[in-house]
Amino acid sequence: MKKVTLYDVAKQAGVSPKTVSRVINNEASVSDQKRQVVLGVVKKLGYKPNNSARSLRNKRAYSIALLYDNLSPAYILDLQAGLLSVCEEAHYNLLIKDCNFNNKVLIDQVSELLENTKVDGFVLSPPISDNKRLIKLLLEKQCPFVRIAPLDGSLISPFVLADDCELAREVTDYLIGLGHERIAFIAGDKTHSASIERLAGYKQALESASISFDEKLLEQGDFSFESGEQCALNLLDKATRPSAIFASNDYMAAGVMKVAQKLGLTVPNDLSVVGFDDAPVSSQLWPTLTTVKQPVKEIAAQSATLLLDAINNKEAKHESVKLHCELVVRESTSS
Amino acid sequence: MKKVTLYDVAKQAGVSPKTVSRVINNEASVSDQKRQVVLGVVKKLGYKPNNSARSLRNKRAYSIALLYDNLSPAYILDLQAGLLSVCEEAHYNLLIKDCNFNNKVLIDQVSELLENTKVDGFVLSPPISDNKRLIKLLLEKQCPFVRIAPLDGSLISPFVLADDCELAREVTDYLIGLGHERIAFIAGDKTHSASIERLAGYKQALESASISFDEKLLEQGDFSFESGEQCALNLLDKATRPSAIFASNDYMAAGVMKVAQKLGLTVPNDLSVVGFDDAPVSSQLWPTLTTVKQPVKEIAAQSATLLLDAINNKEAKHESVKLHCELVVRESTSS
DNA sequence: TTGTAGGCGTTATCAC
DNA sequence: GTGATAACGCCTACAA
Repeated sequence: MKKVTLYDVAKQAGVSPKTVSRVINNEASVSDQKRQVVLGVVKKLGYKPNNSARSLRNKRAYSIALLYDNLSPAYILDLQAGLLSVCEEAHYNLLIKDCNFNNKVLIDQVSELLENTKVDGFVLSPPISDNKRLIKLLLEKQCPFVRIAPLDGSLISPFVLADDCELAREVTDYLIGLGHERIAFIAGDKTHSASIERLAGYKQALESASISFDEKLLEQGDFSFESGEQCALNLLDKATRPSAIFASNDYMAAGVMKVAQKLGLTVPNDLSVVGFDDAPVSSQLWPTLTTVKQPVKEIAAQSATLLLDAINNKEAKHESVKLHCELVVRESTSS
Repeated sequence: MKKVTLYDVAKQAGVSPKTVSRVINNEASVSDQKRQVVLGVVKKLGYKPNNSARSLRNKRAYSIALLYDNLSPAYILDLQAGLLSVCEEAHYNLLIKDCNFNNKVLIDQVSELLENTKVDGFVLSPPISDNKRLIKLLLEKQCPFVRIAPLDGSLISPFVLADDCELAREVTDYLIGLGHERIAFIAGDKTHSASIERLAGYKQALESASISFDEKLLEQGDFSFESGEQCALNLLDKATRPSAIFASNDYMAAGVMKVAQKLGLTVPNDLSVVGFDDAPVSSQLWPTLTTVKQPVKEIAAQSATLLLDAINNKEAKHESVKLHCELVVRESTSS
């Protein structure tokens, strides 16, 4: 099975290579008649443009890269799935860079990807979305990139986020609606915008309900299971313990559940617990966790779309997109 | 910042482009003296070979792809990490294909990757490691690939696996050592070799200990949490219930824990539970799960190494590599 | 609307 | 050991 080239198509179709090229790239100035002939031959010969040659000629890679450094595997895989759905459609490849281990060499690696034109653009997932050095580099090189859930909401690049604040408010309202008044909050890693937003939503709901914010009911975690345990210990050890704990993610909520059980508290009778993210663990615990489901795949798909737009139309204005989360009520909450 | 090419280096070094090329590619026939000069200039100018041009010329992509379709995000991310560690070293890119949703078009997509020389080889993770149509295609196209934990142990390609059978035996021995005699086993999805191997190890251990295998203590799951619940219900509902349940993975073990708790059984006092894989959930439950840790990153790294070998030396014999797992004793088991 | 010539950066061939 | 030349497959100038 020989490689079919533009020339083979041209010969068979009785036109010049350039005309074939024009047809392939959907350029305007080709007569409908020739276009049809060419398309026929393309199909017949099963012609596929050669990526390397295109890349070399156009200095484009037809690939984008996802940069991640996140403790939640399910979140990253959902991102990948969303990105892939768009990339496949557009015939782009998706490269990945796991920055968990080599943050120090991240800048070098990204430079290399760019200098060798191996990649046309980047998707930055939290917390890399706010990596100053990286962003500086990308802006300098004028390399298109999208940020997912950045802290910095300026339009230096397109970005996509979820309505964390609104949903945190909804969760808190829901708990208040169940009759809870002493609702504790476990904040997440401050380098993620989700942490800031979720805390803000919690506070807003309290205020709307005229419940004064109690500093003692706020604990600082870091999104890890262990930090959830520690914060829960701090909260539940007190004489006047909260009747509900809202953790900023499911891992920390799982930590809360563990501590509650160890202390002999029954969830949800003695303590209501809510998480965030709808991680696999939230339905693998007992009782199952009430949580919030982020539209991660859609976030990723939107990101890819915005990125490809930016790549293919450098003049395009940068947009931001906010997508809706959904409260998922399970068994860990009651009045 | 202009692109530095082979020609620039050649000019500065006072040699021909071909000589520079030889140095870059570590070919033999270059005098040490010129080699040093060239290397000096390469460094000074920060020359980096252009991937597209190389690809075009050599018909190689300098990329490999991971094909996955697996319910465990943490497992896939560990695979990615291991593959990336080797790829980065070798200056290869890692592409990914999520086959969860589009198994039907998998063959087409893989064909396209190959025909456009976008990829030089594939890593197949379970259960794709045994996808007959895919393997047929790859063999036909003579495209190098590695399989991770395949059912089919023939050397049609290199493959890498873990000593599942041995560790399942060790787990069972461990339970027997704790005094358990009625040890139930929940098998996993039969399309994964891990399921077969783990069951085999369980049976071997029983036999060694002269405990006769009881069909009623064997349940067929599919690696999902829900299947674990269902199997646990079947097992624990009986008058003569087992004193220990060994589930083939942690998700199913989590399902067992849930059912046990719902039935008012205390783990590990009334029931010992063991999982497999050391998934995140195993340390996020209470009590934490005794399980087996697979060296997933090493498995992936070995796979990448074998694949790159096969790519760069098509004559190389196919090897298989078996790596060791480790029993992780936590809180869910006792005598 | 269509075609020709040349080059993107690298490397294989084949002389020297 | 080293260097000129052509070619990989495509596309941008420029011409017609």
